[in-house]
Amino acid sequence: MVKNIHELDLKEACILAAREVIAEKGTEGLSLRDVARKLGVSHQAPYRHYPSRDHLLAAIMQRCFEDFANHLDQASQAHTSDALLGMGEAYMRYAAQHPLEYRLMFGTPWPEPAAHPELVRHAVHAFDLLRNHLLQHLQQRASAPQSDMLALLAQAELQALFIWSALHGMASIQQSNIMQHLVLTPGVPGQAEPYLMGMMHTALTQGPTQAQTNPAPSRPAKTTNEPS
Amino acid sequence: MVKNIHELDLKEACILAAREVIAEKGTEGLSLRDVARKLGVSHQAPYRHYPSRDHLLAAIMQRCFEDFANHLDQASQAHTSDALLGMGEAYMRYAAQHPLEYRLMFGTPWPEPAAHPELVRHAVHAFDLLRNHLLQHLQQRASAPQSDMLALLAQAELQALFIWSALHGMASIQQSNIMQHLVLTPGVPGQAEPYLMGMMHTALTQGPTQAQTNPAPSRPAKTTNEPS
DNA sequence: CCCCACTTGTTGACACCGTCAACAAGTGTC
DNA sequence: GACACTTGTTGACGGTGTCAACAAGTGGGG
Repeated sequence: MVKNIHELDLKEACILAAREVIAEKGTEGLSLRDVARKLGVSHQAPYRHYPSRDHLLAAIMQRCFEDFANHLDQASQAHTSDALLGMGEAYMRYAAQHPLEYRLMFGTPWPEPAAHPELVRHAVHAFDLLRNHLLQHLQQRASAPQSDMLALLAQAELQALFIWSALHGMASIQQSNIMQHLVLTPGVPGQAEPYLMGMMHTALTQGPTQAQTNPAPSRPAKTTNEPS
Repeated sequence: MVKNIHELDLKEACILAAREVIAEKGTEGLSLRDVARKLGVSHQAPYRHYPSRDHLLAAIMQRCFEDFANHLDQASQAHTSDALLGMGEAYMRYAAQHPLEYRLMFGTPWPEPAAHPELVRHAVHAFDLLRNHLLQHLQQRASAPQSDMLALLAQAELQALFIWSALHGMASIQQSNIMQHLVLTPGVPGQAEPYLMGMMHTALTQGPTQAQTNPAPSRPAKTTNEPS
Protein backbone atom coordinates (compact mmCIF):
# COMPACT_ATOMS: atom_id res chain seq x y z
CA MET A 1 0.00 0.00 0.00
CA VAL A 2 3.05 2.23 0.12
CA LYS A 3 4.03 1.60 -3.46
CA ASN A 4 2.26 4.39 -5.29
CA ILE A 5 3.66 6.95 -2.92
CA HIS A 6 7.37 6.57 -3.39
CA GLU A 7 7.06 7.68 -6.97
CA LEU A 8 6.83 11.22 -5.70
CA ASP A 9 7.74 11.81 -2.12
CA LEU A 10 5.12 11.95 0.55
CA LYS A 11 5.46 15.69 0.97
CA GLU A 12 4.25 16.24 -2.57
CA ALA A 13 1.62 13.51 -2.40
CA CYS A 14 0.09 15.17 0.65
CA ILE A 15 -0.55 18.36 -1.29
CA LEU A 16 -2.12 16.51 -4.19
CA ALA A 17 -4.35 14.40 -1.97
CA ALA A 18 -5.31 17.38 0.14
CA ARG A 19 -6.25 19.42 -2.93
CA GLU A 20 -8.50 16.56 -4.00
CA VAL A 21 -10.19 16.50 -0.63
CA ILE A 22 -10.61 20.28 -0.64
CA ALA A 23 -12.03 20.27 -4.15
CA GLU A 24 -14.79 17.91 -3.09
CA LYS A 25 -15.39 18.61 0.59
CA GLY A 26 -14.11 22.13 1.12
CA THR A 27 -11.42 23.54 3.33
CA GLU A 28 -13.23 22.90 6.60
CA GLY A 29 -13.74 19.27 5.60
CA LEU A 30 -10.04 18.65 5.21
CA SER A 31 -8.36 16.59 7.90
CA LEU A 32 -4.78 15.42 8.08
CA ARG A 33 -5.95 11.96 9.05
CA ASP A 34 -8.07 11.91 5.92
CA VAL A 35 -5.18 12.56 3.56
CA ALA A 36 -3.11 10.02 5.49
CA ARG A 37 -5.80 7.38 4.97
CA LYS A 38 -6.08 8.37 1.33
CA LEU A 39 -2.33 7.78 0.93
CA GLY A 40 -2.31 4.56 2.91
CA VAL A 41 0.06 5.81 5.59
CA SER A 42 -0.31 6.31 9.30
CA HIS A 43 -2.03 9.38 10.61
CA GLN A 44 1.25 10.91 11.73
CA ALA A 45 3.18 10.50 8.49
CA PRO A 46 2.05 13.84 7.01
CA TYR A 47 2.98 15.36 10.31
CA ARG A 48 6.63 14.59 9.58
CA HIS A 49 6.62 16.97 6.63
CA TYR A 50 4.27 19.67 7.87
CA PRO A 51 4.54 20.86 11.47
CA SER A 52 0.81 21.44 11.64
CA ARG A 53 -2.38 21.40 9.64
CA ASP A 54 -1.99 25.10 9.00
CA HIS A 55 1.40 24.60 7.40
CA LEU A 56 -0.03 22.10 4.96
CA LEU A 57 -2.84 24.52 4.21
CA ALA A 58 -0.32 27.28 3.60
CA ALA A 59 1.57 25.08 1.15
CA ILE A 60 -1.65 24.34 -0.71
CA MET A 61 -2.65 27.98 -0.81
CA GLN A 62 0.74 28.76 -2.28
CA ARG A 63 0.16 26.28 -5.09
CA CYS A 64 -3.26 27.74 -5.72
CA PHE A 65 -1.83 31.23 -6.01
CA GLU A 66 0.75 29.94 -8.48
CA ASP A 67 -1.95 28.38 -10.63
CA PHE A 68 -4.12 31.44 -10.30
CA ALA A 69 -1.35 33.83 -11.36
CA ASN A 70 -0.49 31.63 -14.34
CA HIS A 71 -4.14 31.54 -15.31
CA LEU A 72 -4.36 35.33 -15.27
CA ASP A 73 -1.07 35.78 -17.08
CA GLN A 74 -1.94 33.44 -19.92
CA ALA A 75 -5.33 35.08 -20.34
CA SER A 76 -3.89 38.59 -20.50
CA GLN A 77 -1.41 37.49 -23.16
CA ALA A 78 -4.07 35.71 -25.18
CA HIS A 79 -6.38 38.74 -25.36
CA THR A 80 -4.18 41.09 -27.32
CA SER A 81 -7.01 43.51 -28.11
CA ASP A 82 -8.04 44.18 -24.53
CA ALA A 83 -5.76 42.41 -22.11
CA LEU A 84 -7.46 43.96 -19.10
CA LEU A 85 -10.85 42.60 -20.04
CA GLY A 86 -9.16 39.27 -20.67
CA MET A 87 -7.77 39.26 -17.16
CA GLY A 88 -11.13 40.16 -15.73
CA GLU A 89 -12.90 37.36 -17.52
CA ALA A 90 -10.12 34.97 -16.59
CA TYR A 91 -10.48 35.99 -12.97
CA MET A 92 -14.18 35.20 -12.96
CA ARG A 93 -13.62 31.97 -14.86
CA TYR A 94 -11.08 30.73 -12.36
CA ALA A 95 -13.37 31.54 -9.45
CA ALA A 96 -16.23 29.70 -11.13
CA GLN A 97 -14.20 26.64 -12.06
CA HIS A 98 -12.31 26.25 -8.79
CA PRO A 99 -14.75 27.62 -6.23
CA LEU A 100 -13.34 25.86 -3.21
CA GLU A 101 -9.74 26.70 -4.01
CA TYR A 102 -10.76 30.28 -4.66
CA ARG A 103 -12.45 30.34 -1.29
CA LEU A 104 -9.31 28.90 0.26
CA MET A 105 -7.20 31.72 -1.16
CA PHE A 106 -9.48 34.69 -0.56
CA GLY A 107 -12.19 33.60 1.86
CA THR A 108 -10.31 31.71 4.55
CA PRO A 109 -8.61 33.40 7.48
CA TRP A 110 -4.94 33.02 6.75
CA PRO A 111 -3.08 30.57 8.96
CA GLU A 112 -0.38 32.79 10.51
CA PRO A 113 0.30 36.37 9.50
CA ALA A 114 3.89 36.33 8.34
CA ALA A 115 5.02 32.85 9.35
CA HIS A 116 4.73 31.76 5.72
CA PRO A 117 6.76 34.26 3.68
CA GLU A 118 6.67 32.12 0.55
CA LEU A 119 2.90 32.13 0.62
CA VAL A 120 2.84 35.91 0.84
CA ARG A 121 5.31 36.19 -2.02
CA HIS A 122 3.14 34.15 -4.36
CA ALA A 123 -0.05 35.94 -3.34
CA VAL A 124 1.51 39.34 -3.94
CA HIS A 125 2.72 38.22 -7.32
CA ALA A 126 -0.84 37.68 -8.55
CA PHE A 127 -1.71 41.22 -7.53
CA ASP A 128 1.44 42.57 -9.17
CA LEU A 129 0.37 41.13 -12.49
CA LEU A 130 -2.69 43.36 -12.40
CA ARG A 131 -0.87 46.41 -11.06
CA ASN A 132 1.95 46.23 -13.59
CA HIS A 133 -0.47 45.84 -16.42
CA LEU A 134 -2.34 48.97 -15.38
CA LEU A 135 0.90 50.88 -14.83
CA GLN A 136 2.05 50.00 -18.31
CA HIS A 137 -1.19 51.32 -19.77
CA LEU A 138 -1.00 54.53 -17.77
CA GLN A 139 2.58 55.11 -18.89
CA GLN A 140 1.63 54.75 -22.53
CA ARG A 141 -1.15 57.31 -22.18
CA ALA A 142 0.78 59.70 -19.97
CA SER A 143 0.94 63.18 -21.49
CA ALA A 144 4.38 64.21 -20.34
CA PRO A 145 6.85 61.43 -21.14
CA GLN A 146 8.60 61.86 -17.80
CA SER A 147 5.50 62.69 -15.79
CA ASP A 148 5.45 61.96 -12.10
CA MET A 149 6.31 58.31 -12.03
CA LEU A 150 5.28 57.81 -8.41
CA ALA A 151 1.88 59.38 -9.02
CA LEU A 152 1.31 57.02 -11.92
CA LEU A 153 2.22 54.07 -9.74
CA ALA A 154 -0.16 55.20 -7.03
CA GLN A 155 -2.93 55.60 -9.57
CA ALA A 156 -2.28 52.14 -10.98
CA GLU A 157 -2.48 50.72 -7.49
CA LEU A 158 -5.77 52.46 -6.78
CA GLN A 159 -7.17 51.18 -10.05
CA ALA A 160 -5.90 47.69 -9.29
CA LEU A 161 -7.53 47.72 -5.87
CA PHE A 162 -10.78 48.94 -7.40
CA ILE A 163 -10.76 46.23 -10.07
CA TRP A 164 -9.80 43.57 -7.58
CA SER A 165 -12.58 44.66 -5.22
CA ALA A 166 -15.25 44.55 -7.89
CA LEU A 167 -14.15 41.21 -9.30
CA HIS A 168 -13.66 39.58 -5.95
CA GLY A 169 -16.96 40.89 -4.69
CA MET A 170 -18.84 39.55 -7.69
CA ALA A 171 -17.07 36.19 -7.53
CA SER A 172 -17.73 35.92 -3.83
CA ILE A 173 -21.39 36.77 -4.22
CA GLN A 174 -21.87 34.35 -7.09
CA GLN A 175 -20.40 31.55 -5.02
CA SER A 176 -22.50 32.16 -1.95
CA ASN A 177 -25.94 30.74 -2.28
CA ILE A 178 -27.42 34.02 -1.15
CA MET A 179 -27.97 35.15 -4.71
CA GLN A 180 -30.18 32.16 -5.44
CA HIS A 181 -32.68 33.42 -2.90
CA LEU A 182 -32.83 37.04 -4.02
CA VAL A 183 -35.84 36.63 -6.37
CA LEU A 184 -34.35 38.79 -9.09
CA THR A 185 -35.92 39.85 -12.38
CA PRO A 186 -35.50 36.98 -14.88
CA GLY A 187 -32.58 38.13 -17.00
CA VAL A 188 -30.62 39.79 -14.24
CA PRO A 189 -28.41 37.02 -12.81
CA GLY A 190 -26.89 36.31 -16.21
CA GLN A 191 -26.42 40.00 -17.01
CA ALA A 192 -24.78 40.81 -13.69
CA GLU A 193 -21.26 39.86 -14.73
CA PRO A 194 -21.11 41.64 -18.13
CA TYR A 195 -22.84 44.61 -16.52
CA LEU A 196 -20.10 44.73 -13.90
CA MET A 197 -17.45 44.62 -16.61
CA GLY A 198 -19.14 47.51 -18.40
CA MET A 199 -19.32 49.55 -15.21
CA MET A 200 -15.66 48.92 -14.52
CA HIS A 201 -14.82 50.00 -18.04
CA THR A 202 -16.74 53.23 -17.58
CA ALA A 203 -15.16 53.99 -14.24
CA LEU A 204 -11.66 53.32 -15.53
CA THR A 205 -12.04 55.52 -18.59
CA GLN A 206 -13.76 58.38 -16.76
CA GLY A 207 -11.94 58.32 -13.43
CA PRO A 208 -13.49 58.89 -10.02
CA THR A 209 -15.97 61.61 -9.16
CA GLN A 210 -15.85 63.46 -5.88
CA ALA A 211 -18.68 62.42 -3.63
CA GLN A 212 -18.01 63.52 -0.06
CA THR A 213 -20.89 64.72 2.07
CA ASN A 214 -19.28 65.15 5.44
CA PRO A 215 -16.68 67.94 5.50
CA ALA A 216 -13.79 65.55 5.01
CA PRO A 217 -10.26 66.67 4.19
CA SER A 218 -10.81 66.83 0.44
CA ARG A 219 -8.43 65.09 -1.89
CA PRO A 220 -7.85 66.78 -5.26
CA ALA A 221 -9.65 64.95 -8.05
CA LYS A 222 -7.51 62.64 -10.12
CA THR A 223 -6.85 63.46 -13.72
CA THR A 224 -8.91 61.43 -16.14
CA ASN A 225 -7.28 58.41 -17.61
CA GLU A 226 -7.75 56.00 -20.49
CA PRO A 227 -6.40 52.57 -19.69
CA SER A 228 -8.35 50.48 -22.16
CA MET B 1 -24.50 28.99 38.95
CA VAL B 2 -27.80 28.87 37.14
CA LYS B 3 -29.02 32.17 38.53
CA ASN B 4 -27.87 34.66 35.91
CA ILE B 5 -29.34 32.55 33.16
CA HIS B 6 -32.97 32.40 34.11
CA GLU B 7 -33.28 36.14 33.69
CA LEU B 8 -33.45 35.55 29.97
CA ASP B 9 -33.99 32.02 28.88
CA LEU B 10 -31.14 29.82 27.87
CA LYS B 11 -32.04 29.98 24.21
CA GLU B 12 -31.38 33.70 24.18
CA ALA B 13 -28.34 33.47 26.41
CA CYS B 14 -26.75 31.00 24.02
CA ILE B 15 -26.89 33.52 21.19
CA LEU B 16 -25.40 36.28 23.30
CA ALA B 17 -22.59 34.08 24.62
CA ALA B 18 -21.89 32.67 21.19
CA ARG B 19 -21.68 36.14 19.66
CA GLU B 20 -19.14 37.05 22.31
CA VAL B 21 -17.07 34.01 21.49
CA ILE B 22 -17.28 34.71 17.77
CA ALA B 23 -16.31 38.34 18.25
CA GLU B 24 -13.10 37.31 19.96
CA LYS B 25 -12.17 33.94 18.49
CA GLY B 26 -13.96 33.85 15.14
CA THR B 27 -16.56 31.52 13.74
CA GLU B 28 -14.28 28.50 13.51
CA GLY B 29 -13.29 28.94 17.14
CA LEU B 30 -16.88 28.65 18.33
CA SER B 31 -17.85 25.43 20.06
CA LEU B 32 -21.13 24.52 21.68
CA ARG B 33 -19.28 23.18 24.70
CA ASP B 34 -17.59 26.54 25.03
CA VAL B 35 -20.80 28.51 25.25
CA ALA B 36 -22.17 25.91 27.67
CA ARG B 37 -19.17 26.37 29.94
CA LYS B 38 -19.51 30.14 29.62
CA LEU B 39 -23.11 29.87 30.79
CA GLY B 40 -22.38 27.40 33.57
CA VAL B 41 -24.57 24.64 32.20
CA SER B 42 -23.83 21.16 30.95
CA HIS B 43 -22.49 20.64 27.47
CA GLN B 44 -25.83 19.32 26.26
CA ALA B 45 -28.03 22.12 27.52
CA PRO B 46 -27.67 24.30 24.39
CA TYR B 47 -28.44 21.19 22.41
CA ARG B 48 -31.96 21.21 23.85
CA HIS B 49 -32.71 24.50 22.08
CA TYR B 50 -30.70 24.10 18.87
CA PRO B 51 -30.74 20.74 17.08
CA SER B 52 -27.17 21.23 15.96
CA ARG B 53 -24.30 23.65 15.92
CA ASP B 54 -25.36 24.85 12.49
CA HIS B 55 -28.79 25.79 13.77
CA LEU B 56 -27.27 27.98 16.45
CA LEU B 57 -25.01 29.53 13.84
CA ALA B 58 -28.01 30.20 11.63
CA ALA B 59 -29.79 31.95 14.49
CA ILE B 60 -26.74 34.11 15.11
CA MET B 61 -26.40 34.96 11.43
CA GLN B 62 -30.02 36.01 11.43
CA ARG B 63 -29.39 38.44 14.27
CA CYS B 64 -26.36 39.80 12.49
CA PHE B 65 -28.38 40.44 9.36
CA GLU B 66 -31.00 42.24 11.41
CA ASP B 67 -28.38 44.49 12.96
CA PHE B 68 -26.72 45.01 9.61
CA ALA B 69 -29.95 46.00 7.88
CA ASN B 70 -30.83 48.40 10.68
CA HIS B 71 -27.37 49.90 10.46
CA LEU B 72 -27.76 50.52 6.72
CA ASP B 73 -31.28 51.84 7.07
CA GLN B 74 -30.43 54.36 9.75
CA ALA B 75 -27.43 55.57 7.78
CA SER B 76 -29.43 56.08 4.60
CA GLN B 77 -32.03 58.09 6.48
CA ALA B 78 -29.40 60.19 8.23
CA HIS B 79 -27.66 61.23 5.00
CA THR B 80 -30.46 63.16 3.38
CA SER B 81 -28.20 64.78 0.80
CA ASP B 82 -26.82 61.56 -0.67
CA ALA B 83 -28.43 58.54 0.93
CA LEU B 84 -26.63 56.13 -1.37
CA LEU B 85 -23.22 57.37 -0.33
CA GLY B 86 -24.41 57.17 3.25
CA MET B 87 -25.31 53.54 2.81
CA GLY B 88 -21.97 52.82 1.19
CA GLU B 89 -20.03 54.38 4.00
CA ALA B 90 -22.25 52.65 6.56
CA TYR B 91 -21.58 49.33 4.83
CA MET B 92 -17.84 49.77 5.10
CA ARG B 93 -18.12 51.01 8.66
CA TYR B 94 -20.08 47.96 9.75
CA ALA B 95 -17.59 45.62 8.12
CA ALA B 96 -14.70 47.41 9.83
CA GLN B 97 -16.32 47.48 13.25
CA HIS B 98 -17.67 43.92 13.28
CA PRO B 99 -15.18 42.06 11.13
CA LEU B 100 -15.89 38.59 12.44
CA GLU B 101 -19.64 38.95 12.29
CA TYR B 102 -19.33 40.35 8.79
CA ARG B 103 -17.26 37.33 7.87
CA LEU B 104 -19.88 35.09 9.41
CA MET B 105 -22.59 36.61 7.22
CA PHE B 106 -20.77 36.88 3.92
CA GLY B 107 -17.64 34.77 4.14
CA THR B 108 -18.81 31.55 5.73
CA PRO B 109 -20.38 28.69 3.79
CA TRP B 110 -24.00 28.78 4.81
CA PRO B 111 -25.17 25.92 7.03
CA GLU B 112 -27.96 24.36 4.95
CA PRO B 113 -29.34 25.84 1.76
CA ALA B 114 -33.01 26.38 2.51
CA ALA B 115 -33.42 24.68 5.88
CA HIS B 116 -33.42 28.08 7.56
CA PRO B 117 -36.05 30.17 5.79
CA GLU B 118 -36.02 32.88 8.44
CA LEU B 119 -32.32 33.41 7.89
CA VAL B 120 -32.85 33.81 4.17
CA ARG B 121 -35.65 36.26 4.76
CA HIS B 122 -33.50 38.54 6.88
CA ALA B 123 -30.55 38.32 4.52
CA VAL B 124 -32.69 39.22 1.53
CA HIS B 125 -34.14 42.16 3.41
CA ALA B 126 -30.73 43.82 3.67
CA PHE B 127 -30.31 43.54 -0.08
CA ASP B 128 -33.82 44.86 -0.66
CA LEU B 129 -32.96 48.03 1.19
CA LEU B 130 -30.33 48.79 -1.41
CA ARG B 131 -32.43 47.69 -4.36
CA ASN B 132 -35.49 49.68 -3.36
CA HIS B 133 -33.42 52.76 -2.78
CA LEU B 134 -31.95 52.55 -6.27
CA LEU B 135 -35.35 51.81 -7.80
CA GLN B 136 -36.81 54.88 -6.16
CA HIS B 137 -34.05 57.04 -7.61
CA LEU B 138 -34.49 55.58 -11.07
CA GLN B 139 -38.22 56.19 -10.96
CA GLN B 140 -37.71 59.83 -10.05
CA ARG B 141 -35.35 60.35 -12.98
CA ALA B 142 -37.33 58.27 -15.46
CA SER B 143 -38.23 60.32 -18.56
CA ALA B 144 -41.62 58.82 -19.31
CA PRO B 145 -43.67 58.78 -16.13
CA GLN B 146 -45.03 55.31 -16.89
CA SER B 147 -41.87 53.97 -18.53
CA ASP B 148 -41.23 50.24 -18.48
CA MET B 149 -41.47 49.41 -14.82
CA LEU B 150 -39.90 46.01 -15.14
CA ALA B 151 -36.89 47.39 -17.00
CA LEU B 152 -36.36 49.92 -14.25
CA LEU B 153 -36.50 47.16 -11.66
CA ALA B 154 -33.98 45.08 -13.58
CA GLN B 155 -31.67 48.05 -13.86
CA ALA B 156 -31.95 48.78 -10.15
CA GLU B 157 -31.05 45.17 -9.44
CA LEU B 158 -28.03 45.28 -11.71
CA GLN B 159 -26.89 48.47 -10.05
CA ALA B 160 -27.46 46.96 -6.62
CA LEU B 161 -25.42 43.88 -7.50
CA PHE B 162 -22.65 46.10 -8.84
CA ILE B 163 -22.58 48.23 -5.71
CA TRP B 164 -22.75 45.22 -3.46
CA SER B 165 -19.91 43.56 -5.34
CA ALA B 166 -17.63 46.57 -5.09
CA LEU B 167 -18.37 47.22 -1.42
CA HIS B 168 -18.15 43.60 -0.39
CA GLY B 169 -14.96 43.12 -2.36
CA MET B 170 -13.30 46.11 -0.75
CA ALA B 171 -14.46 45.13 2.73
CA SER B 172 -13.28 41.57 2.22
CA ILE B 173 -9.89 42.69 0.98
CA GLN B 174 -9.43 45.15 3.79
CA GLN B 175 -10.16 42.44 6.33
CA SER B 176 -7.77 39.89 4.89
CA ASN B 177 -4.23 40.55 5.89
CA ILE B 178 -3.15 40.24 2.28
CA MET B 179 -3.29 43.98 1.78
CA GLN B 180 -0.77 44.56 4.55
CA HIS B 181 1.83 42.70 2.52
CA LEU B 182 1.26 44.40 -0.82
CA VAL B 183 3.96 47.09 -0.36
CA LEU B 184 1.79 49.87 -1.76
CA THR B 185 2.72 53.48 -2.40
CA PRO B 186 2.43 55.38 0.92
CA GLY B 187 -0.88 57.18 0.57
CA VAL B 188 -2.68 54.45 -1.31
CA PRO B 189 -4.21 52.25 1.43
CA GLY B 190 -6.05 55.21 2.94
CA GLN B 191 -7.19 56.50 -0.44
CA ALA B 192 -8.49 53.14 -1.63
CA GLU B 193 -11.90 53.44 -0.04
CA PRO B 194 -12.80 57.01 -1.13
CA TYR B 195 -11.36 56.21 -4.56
CA LEU B 196 -13.72 53.23 -4.79
CA MET B 197 -16.65 55.43 -3.82
CA GLY B 198 -15.71 57.91 -6.53
CA MET B 199 -15.43 55.18 -9.14
CA MET B 200 -18.83 53.81 -8.16
CA HIS B 201 -20.28 57.29 -8.45
CA THR B 202 -18.86 57.67 -11.93
CA ALA B 203 -20.08 54.28 -13.07
CA LEU B 204 -23.59 54.87 -11.72
CA THR B 205 -23.96 58.29 -13.34
CA GLN B 206 -22.50 57.23 -16.70
CA GLY B 207 -23.81 53.68 -17.01
CA PRO B 208 -21.93 50.70 -18.40
CA THR B 209 -19.82 50.72 -21.55
CA GLN B 210 -19.83 47.79 -23.91
CA ALA B 211 -16.58 45.92 -23.73
CA GLN B 212 -16.94 42.50 -25.31
CA THR B 213 -14.05 41.07 -27.31
CA ASN B 214 -15.24 37.60 -28.10
CA PRO B 215 -18.32 37.55 -30.36
CA ALA B 216 -20.72 37.18 -27.47
CA PRO B 217 -24.51 37.52 -27.86
CA SER B 218 -24.56 41.28 -27.49
CA ARG B 219 -26.91 42.92 -25.06
CA PRO B 220 -28.30 46.34 -26.04
CA ALA B 221 -26.56 49.09 -24.09
CA LYS B 222 -28.49 50.42 -21.16
CA THR B 223 -29.76 53.96 -21.18
CA THR B 224 -27.69 56.34 -19.13
CA ASN B 225 -28.93 57.10 -15.70
CA GLU B 226 -28.42 59.59 -12.89
CA PRO B 227 -29.13 58.04 -9.50
CA SER B 228 -27.23 60.45 -7.27
C1' DC C 1 32.83 -4.07 10.62
C1' DC C 2 30.36 -1.90 13.76
C1' DC C 3 28.36 1.87 15.88
C1' DC C 4 26.18 6.09 15.87
C1' DA C 5 23.42 9.98 14.27
C1' DC C 6 19.70 11.21 11.38
C1' DT C 7 15.64 10.83 8.69
C1' DT C 8 11.13 8.75 7.98
C1' DG C 9 7.22 6.40 9.51
C1' DT C 10 4.45 3.86 13.15
C1' DT C 11 1.88 3.21 17.42
C1' DG C 12 -0.35 4.96 21.33
C1' DA C 13 -2.07 8.39 24.12
C1' DC C 14 -4.32 13.01 25.42
C1' DA C 15 -7.75 16.67 25.19
C1' DC C 16 -11.18 18.56 22.54
C1' DC C 17 -15.17 18.52 19.60
C1' DG C 18 -20.27 17.38 17.86
C1' DT C 19 -23.69 14.27 18.64
C1' DC C 20 -26.65 10.19 20.41
C1' DA C 21 -28.91 7.77 24.31
C1' DA C 22 -30.56 7.23 28.83
C1' DC C 23 -31.85 9.32 32.94
C1' DA C 24 -33.53 13.07 36.62
C1' DA C 25 -36.23 16.87 38.01
C1' DG C 26 -39.75 20.19 37.46
C1' DT C 27 -44.58 21.49 35.74
C1' DG C 28 -49.13 21.39 34.24
C1' DT C 29 -53.48 18.59 33.21
C1' DC C 30 -56.94 15.16 33.46
C1' DG D 1 -52.21 10.92 42.13
C1' DA D 2 -50.73 9.44 37.50
C1' DC D 3 -49.37 10.92 33.27
C1' DA D 4 -47.08 13.49 29.54
C1' DC D 5 -43.99 17.05 28.41
C1' DT D 6 -40.26 20.19 28.80
C1' DT D 7 -35.58 21.18 30.41
C1' DG D 8 -31.25 19.85 31.90
C1' DT D 9 -27.65 16.29 33.34
C1' DT D 10 -24.45 12.39 32.80
C1' DG D 11 -22.06 9.20 30.03
C1' DA D 12 -20.58 7.31 25.89
C1' DC D 13 -18.97 7.02 20.78
C1' DG D 14 -16.30 8.30 16.85
C1' DG D 15 -13.87 12.05 14.94
C1' DT D 16 -10.04 15.46 15.06
C1' DG D 17 -5.14 17.83 15.86
C1' DT D 18 -1.17 17.11 18.29
C1' DC D 19 2.58 15.26 21.57
C1' DA D 20 5.73 11.42 22.98
C1' DA D 21 8.00 7.21 22.47
C1' DC D 22 9.48 3.73 19.50
C1' DA D 23 11.04 1.07 14.98
C1' DA D 24 13.35 0.74 10.65
C1' DG D 25 16.17 2.28 7.16
C1' DT D 26 20.53 4.94 5.62
C1' DG D 27 24.95 6.92 5.47
C1' DG D 28 29.54 8.08 7.30
C1' DG D 29 33.61 7.72 10.50
C1' DG D 30 36.08 5.07 14.21
